[in-house]
Amino acid sequence: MFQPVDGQVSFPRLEEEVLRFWKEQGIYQQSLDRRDGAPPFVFYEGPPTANGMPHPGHCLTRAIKDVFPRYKTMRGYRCERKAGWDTHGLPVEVEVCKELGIHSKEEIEAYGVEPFIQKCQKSVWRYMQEWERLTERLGFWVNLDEAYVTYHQSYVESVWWSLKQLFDRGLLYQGHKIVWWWAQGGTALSAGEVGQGYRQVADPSVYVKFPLLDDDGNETDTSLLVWTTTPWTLPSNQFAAVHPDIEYAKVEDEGETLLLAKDLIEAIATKTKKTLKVVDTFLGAKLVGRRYKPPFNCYHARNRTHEWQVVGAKFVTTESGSGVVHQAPAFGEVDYEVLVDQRQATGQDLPLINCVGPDGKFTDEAPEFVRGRWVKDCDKDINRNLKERGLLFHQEQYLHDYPFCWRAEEDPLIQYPRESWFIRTTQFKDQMLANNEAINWLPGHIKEGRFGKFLESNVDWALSRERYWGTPLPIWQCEATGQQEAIGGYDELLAKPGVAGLDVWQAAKAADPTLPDDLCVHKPYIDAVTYDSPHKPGARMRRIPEVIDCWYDSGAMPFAQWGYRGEPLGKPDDGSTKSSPPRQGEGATRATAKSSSANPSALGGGENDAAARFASQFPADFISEALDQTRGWFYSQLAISTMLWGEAAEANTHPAGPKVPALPHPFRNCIVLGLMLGEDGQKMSKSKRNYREPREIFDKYGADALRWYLFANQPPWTSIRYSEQAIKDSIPEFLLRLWNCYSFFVIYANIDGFDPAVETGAEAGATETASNKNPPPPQGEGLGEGATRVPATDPSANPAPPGAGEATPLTAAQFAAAKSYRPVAERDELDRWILAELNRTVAAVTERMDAYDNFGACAAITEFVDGLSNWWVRRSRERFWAKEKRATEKLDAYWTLYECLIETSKLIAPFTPFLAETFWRNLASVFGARAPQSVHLCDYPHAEVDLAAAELSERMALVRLIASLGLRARNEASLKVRQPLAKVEVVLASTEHQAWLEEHRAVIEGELNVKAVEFSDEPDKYVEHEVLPNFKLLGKKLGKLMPKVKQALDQQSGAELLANLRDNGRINLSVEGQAVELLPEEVEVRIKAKPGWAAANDRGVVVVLSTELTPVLVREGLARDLVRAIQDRRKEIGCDFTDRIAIGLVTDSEILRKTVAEHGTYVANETLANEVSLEPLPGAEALAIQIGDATAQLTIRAVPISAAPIPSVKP
RNA sequence: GGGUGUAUAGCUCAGUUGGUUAGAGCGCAGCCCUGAUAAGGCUGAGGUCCCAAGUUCGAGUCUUGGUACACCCA
Repeated sequence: MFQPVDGQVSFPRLEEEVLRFWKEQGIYQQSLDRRDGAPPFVFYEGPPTANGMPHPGHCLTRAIKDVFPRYKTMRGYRCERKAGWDTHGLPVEVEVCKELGIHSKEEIEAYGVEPFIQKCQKSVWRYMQEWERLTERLGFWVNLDEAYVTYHQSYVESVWWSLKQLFDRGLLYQGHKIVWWWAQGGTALSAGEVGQGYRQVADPSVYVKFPLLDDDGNETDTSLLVWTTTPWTLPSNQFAAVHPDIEYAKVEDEGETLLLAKDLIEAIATKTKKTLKVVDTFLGAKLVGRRYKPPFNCYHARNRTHEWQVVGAKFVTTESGSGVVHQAPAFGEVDYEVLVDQRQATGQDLPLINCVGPDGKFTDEAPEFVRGRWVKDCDKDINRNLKERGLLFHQEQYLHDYPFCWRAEEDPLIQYPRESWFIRTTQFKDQMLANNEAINWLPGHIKEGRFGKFLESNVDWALSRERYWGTPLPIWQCEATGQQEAIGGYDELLAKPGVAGLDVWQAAKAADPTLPDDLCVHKPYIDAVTYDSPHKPGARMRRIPEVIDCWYDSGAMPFAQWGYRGEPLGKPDDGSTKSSPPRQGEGATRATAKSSSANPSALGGGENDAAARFASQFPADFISEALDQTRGWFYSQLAISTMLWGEAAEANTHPAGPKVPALPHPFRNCIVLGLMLGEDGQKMSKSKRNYREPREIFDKYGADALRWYLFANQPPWTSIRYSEQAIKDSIPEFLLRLWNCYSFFVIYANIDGFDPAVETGAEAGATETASNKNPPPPQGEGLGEGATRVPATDPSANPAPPGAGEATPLTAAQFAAAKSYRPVAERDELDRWILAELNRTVAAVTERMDAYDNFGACAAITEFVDGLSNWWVRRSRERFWAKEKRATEKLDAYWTLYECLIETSKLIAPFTPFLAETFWRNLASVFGARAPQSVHLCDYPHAEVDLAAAELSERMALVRLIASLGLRARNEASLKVRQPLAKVEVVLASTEHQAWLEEHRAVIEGELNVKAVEFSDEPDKYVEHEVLPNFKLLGKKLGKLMPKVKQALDQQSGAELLANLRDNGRINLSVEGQAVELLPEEVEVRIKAKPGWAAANDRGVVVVLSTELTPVLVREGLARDLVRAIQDRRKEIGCDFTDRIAIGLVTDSEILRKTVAEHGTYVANETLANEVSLEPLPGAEALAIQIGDATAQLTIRAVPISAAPIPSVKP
């Protein structure tokens, strides 16, 4: 007996039950355990930050991250899913600042770095519960308990180790970086923050004269006309840029000679109301190298020959300005590039000219009249000064977008150079490109497109951040000599001679024992640690103050998640091979709820574990994040991995360390998700309320509805607009349709007592020695290097015999033990068809999923469920209603449907894991402990290749087409389906399947409610033929003649052409005097119903109805109308499916009385009536009904079971 | 300013190596079916496949140039 199915299904409620079941039974862990020793399928979790609320976009990411690991697990792989959290970075600091009501770095320092850091550490978990709840509720199976956390000590140390590799190989260096600088707050802003603060402002736009110098350094009477919108940068001028390929002109104006881009003369002349007379034109290249006198002389010295000259630059345009651009490399990234280029070109270490301090005020190097003043306030004075000296040619207002600090709206940002640490990634450009080449990107255009282009324009990675809450850059510097070294771990630091400063941390810990030990490797504690300099006696080594870009943290996760630090790969179980002293803080109780990522219990402790786990989980087979991670996590991972283990890297790992496999690494397949937009097509935003909280979606529609919407509605990489309606729609479109099939089965199986366990002689509880360990069925593709390979065995090919004590995934082979289970070949065509469809679907789904195409897989499943629900169940209902419980056809139907549902629940398990589990738990429960307790502990269905199936599929599609056409014809002729018709005639353009169709006409007869289906032997009576060219074949053969041939075919009658084809085996045409011969395969014959018949046609099929109604047919129709009316009434009075009734029908209509007399038994059978009387039933409420043209009074009463079971008719 | 993508029915989206009747779901209108049905079937209305040029016998599909939108970078 199956658990009865509730008529009113609530998916959210069922899902909550399933969640409880998973948790209580540890199903996720079991699903891993049963793949012990199986080849790994490696998944990396891109760490989200938990200090923001999750929204539906995150559901997409997490759903995609779930479906493939689930699928691969069912396919026989072991897929560990270690969760991770990204915890460092500016957003965390900002959150804390908000909480404290402070802004600037000064204020943070005043508040105290130590308490600030402690607050950051706590703040990281602010929305943790929401994230965990979302993760769990969505059904994302991931190991949250052992999540890696980027601020944990083991993680930080692993990052340090990697940085030390880079440092020791000379790949870390210090340089300048031009940043958007908030001078008042003393900090650089990230791109995201800058983007938030753009406002339209009017700034001065000035045209300044730079007099050219002659070879002796004397001023000439010709000046460059230079344009800038930031006059305050003029004192720091270093170059003037022109485009070498643009045409420039020498113009005269009131005795002055100016140089500017030719295309801009007119615009400037109009603006200034001057007449500029062109005296010469030439390419910009001619100007390159000319020296000029800068507008201020604060740096100008005669012996400097490399500054204050014209340089060529491709970024110069003639869209605005003068075509000659002022260059102050300190205050513009592009300008800075010019300086770098000049340094390279001259081989000189040209200084960076900068007379502005980090506070945004002019320094003493600046002209006296601006010293000590905020630069933006000086624009006017500078202009006035230039004017006084006759250097200002023109001045105007310029409207443009300019960034302001998003925290202090009145503060404009300035571009400013900062000392910064860089990683020499440019040196690895080719290797990164080679690595990229080997990655399977989905969609494919990412490889050559966004990601490839990004790699090609690679610049060195600006690694350092002048902030507080981040992984400290592990570089210590000699206070005397400035010499530096990198430290690869806390223990390494502690082992340094004369180490001191540990007391700061110890004091903090003593004061607050709940402080997580992980903080000891963070600021300010780590900054306090110093040691003896090896470079100068008595000097100390002190850490440099910077922390690192948190993208480096996340990019290091392939090894840092295991705390890997290049240890040798020892024997997994031998804890004695520890080669280094135990790490500080290892094994200490963590103060946070989350344990440190170093998990001693997992593999027995010891340094080998990290190496072993890294080795077995590198590289990833699969990762996925949204498009915005291209330059984020996708790049940081690829860059770090390439630098550490790229082909040519002198990998500084231990010689006995894990061998890193060939490219690509660290990931092989990557689905790049589109961004999810809000309901209004805008970015999702809390304030706009253009989306719903995930929690509400789960409560209202359920996680499966959301998941199915995400998987089945579009390829994952298209940007999708959040649509609540579409989520809602996935319920009736898919979940409910499938649910109805399931519910149908359960209702009738319970009525008839069909129990597959009893049938196979394996009742529930017969054996209790079940173990869920199954040998894995690897297919051998995509295995990680160094993975333990196990012999390829497929459990479904070798099922354990029923009753053998081993739990078997329920498969056809197992069902075959039942006496009532007939070989598929002996069953009805309909059953063979749906099982063939099932098989075909399994093949399609596995093929698609192996290609990481969830969308295609879902399409195949949808089609199957449609066939099952709207064709198989529909056409099989009569078999379920048969009175004989053990009828062969009925048992066939049960077995067929049961098998379909069991396999479907396995098939959908990765996609809609809750629904699948609900089905499974009820359908498989009759086997008790002999079946896996969860569908997620099953192997994925395995497709059998069957050539006959394709043909059957094609034929059944034809049957469905004929039925559909018949219904269309009925509709047009206003002949409702309940009215039986004598016959339909079917005309087929191709007789290929006709014989088969004739054998299986019963399905059509049933569906169309006709007495006979005939395949017309005189098609000309009903149809006309049309002969069309096969363009694909003929296009090549005929070329330009093609349209003429089509015309010729159009003009001739189809019948003639067909006769031609029949008699000669070909069609002969004459086109433009040329003889053209068309072979049968080169034409397509289409048929169309002739007018005047109740007929419909499509795709080579015409169905013609016989519309003649005899009194016999009419009465039969009335009987069906009567049944319908009675069934409705049964429902109304609340009869159960199996309740028997008595019927009284009172009517004056002769024809209706005759109908009851003739068809009373039929009516009684259909409606489970013991009697159909023409007298009113006493005590039953009468209902007036209309049957055809007749009216009647219907009375119905439920009768007790004990009443005579044999239906009788009393006229 | 540069790069990458997207543009197909009222809405959300498919559309294979170029092949001549461009599809699905939802929504709308009508009819039908129904003791698994919150379903389903049939029909109808609804299309400048963003625009223009080109290649081709043939273009939603390929090429070029535009336009609009999104994202990334500047």
